[in-house]
Amino acid sequence: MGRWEPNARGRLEEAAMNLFQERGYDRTTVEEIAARAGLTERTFFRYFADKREVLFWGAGELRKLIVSTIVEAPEETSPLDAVAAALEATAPVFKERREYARARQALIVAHTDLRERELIKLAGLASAAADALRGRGVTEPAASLTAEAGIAVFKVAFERWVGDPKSQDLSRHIRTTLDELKAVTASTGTSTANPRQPAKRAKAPRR
Amino acid sequence: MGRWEPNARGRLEEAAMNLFQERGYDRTTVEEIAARAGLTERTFFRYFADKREVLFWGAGELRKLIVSTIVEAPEETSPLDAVAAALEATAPVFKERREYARARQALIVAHTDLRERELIKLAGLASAAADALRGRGVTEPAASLTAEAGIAVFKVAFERWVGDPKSQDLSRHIRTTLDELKAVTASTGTSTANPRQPAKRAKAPRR
DNA sequence: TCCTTGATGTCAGCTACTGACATCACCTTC
DNA sequence: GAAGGTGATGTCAGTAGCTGACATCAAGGA
Repeated sequence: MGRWEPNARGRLEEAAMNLFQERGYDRTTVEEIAARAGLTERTFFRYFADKREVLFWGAGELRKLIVSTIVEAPEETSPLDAVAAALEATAPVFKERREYARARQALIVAHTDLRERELIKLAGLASAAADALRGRGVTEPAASLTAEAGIAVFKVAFERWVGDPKSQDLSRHIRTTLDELKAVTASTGTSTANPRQPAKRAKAPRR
Repeated sequence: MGRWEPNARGRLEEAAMNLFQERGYDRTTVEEIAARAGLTERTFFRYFADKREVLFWGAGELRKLIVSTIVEAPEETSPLDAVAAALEATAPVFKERREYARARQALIVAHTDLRERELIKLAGLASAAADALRGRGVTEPAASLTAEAGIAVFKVAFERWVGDPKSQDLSRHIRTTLDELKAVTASTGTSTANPRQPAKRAKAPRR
């Protein structure tokens, strides 16, 4: 556990996850995390901007993946389909670490602090996706709206994937959730006109 | 400035806003806010759970308004229309305090901390709206999706309202943004099938 | 007048986070 | 292979957000 052991970041990340699960997120101090990784508190903060960030480090990679998928989508692909493809492209990342993702999600839903951080990361993904769409010539506000709608789909789909005992693929959840969104937004007339029809209840695919 | 002046909460809120604008959010300490309101730091934390919360206190009222609007919507109203109506119902709240809303928004966009808090408040509104929809018999995942989509619309519409030099009504922005969302989600086939048509670019209403 | 109650103050303390500076392992260069 | 440079780490002191425990004070009722 000498001063120059390799992979300090990884050690910190692992120590943090272990401690969070053993004693809970807020009963774990940064000093303890660092100690378990054989480092000092000060060094922890050189790798992670704050205590929460140790759980959200991966977002940068997701962002790149999403942006590149949108950028490289065939020109004829509609904005919403491009975003959907980008979200689906992230599925393998989670599939490989399903148990980690599940444990992490359990921590997040239990702690408001962490939920805040997750939401701003998702918002960051939405904004990156909107940028990429604008790069394809999509104008505002369609770009932002499409990106935000995509993220809304992702949120719901991800929750269902995490809780899905059958472990269906995340991209399947994304596709069905997107279809649900389309159904929900298509079920009435223009909002500026009076709705002409009684609510058509969306058929929920079994949960 | 005696110990028992009335409206401690209001004084704290006002002192905070003033100081944030004078010297910036993070160069203002809670102690300073309390001092300007003629109180102590400890008392500040009895009214607000944390420093950020002083800017988000109103969310509880918004939540009630949104929920009651959804609950009281005519039975035939579609879920999305009910949510849209609920969002529009909040417009007067902001209209009365347009300048305050603008100043507050400027602070929020400039500080990541505050953006995080705003996002979790919006997520809270979405979840309350989803509850209300379920109370109307809407099943999952349609309820969550409709609520999330509504919040996405609100985010975009609110940004545009804040930046709109013509000061059009917020509810107008909400309606047009909702129409944009419908256009965006309607422009392609089902995501489970291959998109049959080249992207139909959404017509962006002049910005 | 006394007593209860609720709002406020005081104080001590923890923890997240930061700036400044020292130290150490390793690598290059002569 | 000694000297010096470089980047990662440690040390230390300090600030600010936030909390628990307890004291104090104003107001209203018995």
